[in-house]
Amino acid sequence: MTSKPNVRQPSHVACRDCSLSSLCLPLALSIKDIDQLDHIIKRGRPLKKGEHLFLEGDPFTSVFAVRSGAIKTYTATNEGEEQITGFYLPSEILGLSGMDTDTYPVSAQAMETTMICEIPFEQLETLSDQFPELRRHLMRLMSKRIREDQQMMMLLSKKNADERIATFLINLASRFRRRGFSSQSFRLSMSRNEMGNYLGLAVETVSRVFTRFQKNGLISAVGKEIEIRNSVELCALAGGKTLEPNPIATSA
Amino acid sequence: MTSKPNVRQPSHVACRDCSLSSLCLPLALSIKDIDQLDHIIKRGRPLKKGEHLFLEGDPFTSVFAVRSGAIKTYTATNEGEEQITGFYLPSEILGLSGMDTDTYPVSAQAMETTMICEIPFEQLETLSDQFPELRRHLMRLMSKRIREDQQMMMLLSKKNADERIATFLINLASRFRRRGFSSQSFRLSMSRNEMGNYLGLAVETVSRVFTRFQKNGLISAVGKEIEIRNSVELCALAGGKTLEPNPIATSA
DNA sequence: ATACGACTTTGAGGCCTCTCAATGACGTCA
DNA sequence: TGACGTCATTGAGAGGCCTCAAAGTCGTAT
Repeated sequence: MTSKPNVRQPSHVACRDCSLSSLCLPLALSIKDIDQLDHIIKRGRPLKKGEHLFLEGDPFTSVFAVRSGAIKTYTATNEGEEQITGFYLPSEILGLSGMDTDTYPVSAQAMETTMICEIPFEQLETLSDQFPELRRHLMRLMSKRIREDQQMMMLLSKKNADERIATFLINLASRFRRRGFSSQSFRLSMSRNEMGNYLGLAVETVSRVFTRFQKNGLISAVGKEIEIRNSVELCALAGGKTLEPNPIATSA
Repeated sequence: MTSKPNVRQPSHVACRDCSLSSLCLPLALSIKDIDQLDHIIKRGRPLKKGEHLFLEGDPFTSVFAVRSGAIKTYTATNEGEEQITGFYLPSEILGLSGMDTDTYPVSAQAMETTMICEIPFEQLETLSDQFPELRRHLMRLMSKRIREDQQMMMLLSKKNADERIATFLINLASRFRRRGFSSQSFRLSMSRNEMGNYLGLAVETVSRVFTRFQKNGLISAVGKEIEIRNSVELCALAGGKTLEPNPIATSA
């Protein structure tokens, strides 16, 4: 409701000055229109590891863009266990799946210290009325998410443990690369347990696959630090497409 | 491109006269606005079993509503096998996942004789500019689809064969009920093979689960005819929610 | 009506991944 | 810096589902 004046603190970079603007929502707007988006964005304090952005069942009010750090979304299974539904890196948008309900269907939690841009949905809709391009971008984001979820369903129903983890690593790598980071070596923000949870595998299986991948020279892993040593092989395992062509990113 | 005059043939029922209007796109429009939607809708000849509505890679031009019959969407895995991504019943909308690409990411094929309403997307977008409510409805459809896909991911990563099939049957039942049909007994439009493909199970497993369910008095199945004999148990297996509360439907 | 093909069912055996268990490494905080 | 808790690794065993194979059923077309 309150569109906070645009306080320029280190943590409060304006959209036009944000290094992620070409990946994030502003990409749908012209330079001069970006400021309008900028004014409705709320930039809260950084979330510490483990803090929640919203909880499953909270009233749906906003969508969020990750500015730095990493967020996971999860929901509770019938048995009360946690089921992770997505990982979100800087420039990626989350919260859109709550749009047709009054409440968020998942919880969102910081996996490390994380800065967030909050976009109140009501105002985003108003802005969408002015800028058809923004509206189309939002729909494209959701459409892309649907396709990505279907890729994920394919992974879960057809791929074995090796292929799942290869796919996961390649996907992460291209998302890092898209943000201008190395796709060869990066740091996982999630634990083996979280990775397994997301991929439908037991922790022990994840660990065993990592060990095997290292023995075969596909990757090198020291704790959460990952280095891809044979991207060709890894991509082949992941199922076809190489790391080279224009990378994939995730949103919504 | 051509908005065909509204020919009243048996197969060309106007939206306002369509029994599905309260479930389909028109639900976002007032009575008098429905006619505008009606005029952009193209109603082709019925598709025969096995005919394709569109193929993976075809240029994205329209979204589609199923009027009668049933459609499956599928994509090819890396090994060239078919992976079914969804089943669509009357009043349900498909094709939205192609929105952010130039081409459909899946193929759509009739599982039986099927009547389709085609909505050219460009004109739907124009109409969306006039009717914010229609626009919001489209976004809600996509948002709902995202949530449903996440349910599916949960099914694939956490549920065993019995639970998957129970979930699938309960889901189908509530979709039938929503359309005013019996949720106790209905006819499957898909083969055991297609069901298994969709659920990430081998045909033989599907068959064995069906046999077991019948032995336990959960269902009775003669070919594709299904009768749910113990919905309480079946719902429990599916994971909690009963069949009674307001049912779930699928779209996009 | 009959024959063919597609679909379904049932059985046997094997493999992949899970579960349980214990040890080892890491990171954090007093 | 040391101790604790969390996370990661490794091993052994079991179980669920897949694969392969064959027989049975259904639907359809000639």
